[in-house]
Amino acid sequence: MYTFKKEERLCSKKLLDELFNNGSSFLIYPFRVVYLSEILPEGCLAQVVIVVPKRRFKRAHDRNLIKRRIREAYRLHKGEFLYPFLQESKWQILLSLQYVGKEIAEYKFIEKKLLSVFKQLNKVYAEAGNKID
RNA sequence: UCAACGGGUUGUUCUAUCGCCAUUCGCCUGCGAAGGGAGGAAAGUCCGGGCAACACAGAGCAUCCUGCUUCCUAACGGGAAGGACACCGGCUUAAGCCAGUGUACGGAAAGUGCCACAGAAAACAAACUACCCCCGGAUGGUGAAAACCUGAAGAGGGAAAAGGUGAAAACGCGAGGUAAAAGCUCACGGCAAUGUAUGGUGACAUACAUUGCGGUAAACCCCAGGAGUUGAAAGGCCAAAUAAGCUGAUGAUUAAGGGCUGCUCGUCCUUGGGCCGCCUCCGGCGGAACGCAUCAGCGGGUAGGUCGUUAGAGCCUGUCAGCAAUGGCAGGACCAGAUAAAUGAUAGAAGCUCAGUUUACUGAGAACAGAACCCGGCUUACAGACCCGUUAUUUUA
RNA sequence: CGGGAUGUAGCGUAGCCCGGUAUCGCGUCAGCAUGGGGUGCUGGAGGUCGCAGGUUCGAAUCCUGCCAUCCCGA
Repeated sequence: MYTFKKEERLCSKKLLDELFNNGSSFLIYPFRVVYLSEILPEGCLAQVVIVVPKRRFKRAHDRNLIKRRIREAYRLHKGEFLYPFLQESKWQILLSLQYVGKEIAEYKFIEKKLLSVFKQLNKVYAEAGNKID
């Protein structure tokens, strides 16, 4: 279950445009999260893109480090905190995790904050689900 | 021995769990196994190539780049060896010799420009102070007088030798020369150009002769050599798409219905016609428009796959040639290939550095930094370890 | 990945080609004017010219190498 294959990454340019034009967003430091509901291929609950801006981190090596830490945290915890409620409510979502911190954060810190991002998404979609019902 | 500086080499290792990327194999269509997965700078994009598309008779102009010599190289603005100059050090009584570092190092005797302030003057011209010559004769002195001596201001000319200045003052210094002067002449010396001789592949060196003497060409410029343009978003193939509409050009001449046919095109038959001009006017001829086809532009659609693309001017080992850069020969291995972009995370152990306790533990740290078509350089960043060189100190001989 | 431009007082700029004095406006400070403030007038302060080398007697300007910011190319 701890996988991170190509189907789980957001690569299509069209979907990306749609996400950033029409998606909703919230901020949990150090993440800016943009999300949008969309019909995706079978067996795929969420597609995610991880963004670390070049403007804040000049060196490619630093950007790589942050992206790897975020990706690892996402990979280890999505099965436990993200997928169950999506399966229940039959939503499929596009997700963008933008890193807006100014310094290179430790893995532990990123892990903690990512969990609260998942919690917030849970809350948002629980409310939306109720409205549809 | 311990510091500082410079250069070179290296750039922690292993295990477990969970993941990512491509390759090969197996079962047969998403799983398993195997072995592999960032750098010396992958960086800056400063040069040079390969490769690709387009352009191209030949020559010149403009623009840009390079600039001691020989060699290396696919090529270079790179490298090696050497020459010249400058700086610094050592030895020597000295001449000089040796070692190191640096140099955009063609031409200032083709021409033009510039050299602030200061200074007489920044290289033409002119002439401030002082100097000299020729006029000039104020004033003063001697004397009884004639006269003699003194010679200021001023006018004309000579000179660039002396002078404060300045980064730099007409090559330096001595002698002759002259009214005073001037490489004007001479001796010695410095730098440069040309010629001859000798040595060297050559830059150049040495000797002799002649000629010349401010700097600046990273000022314009002159000389010699070189440069076609655009870059993998190059380019090839496949799939999908190129609809409707608008504008322009060209071509044929039509429109409607029916037959042949599974459909389209095409062909045959029947019927019918508006506008303008001309003529021999119930008719005929010509033209434009509508409509049709093709092409181009706008608009609209698509924005995926695959090749290029990783076996190479490459790497490792040995050997030969060469002062060296480098090259030849022989043997060996196959060593990242992503594309919104893999190469990771966590835990533990060993080794290294630092700190604290103390002789074995605890805590902290481990640089610069991430391939994107591929090579050769250059430049810049870099903790620690090791090696080499220079300088200084101390000790011993 | 490939091109290009710009860094000058707190802010916005001129000067750079063709080297010697760093300019202007806003702001700021002091004075005058006003009962006081604004407006106005007068005067002043404030600069590693992005950084480091080189050429030159002398560099914001010329040359070389870095750093930062911005803009293009589907």
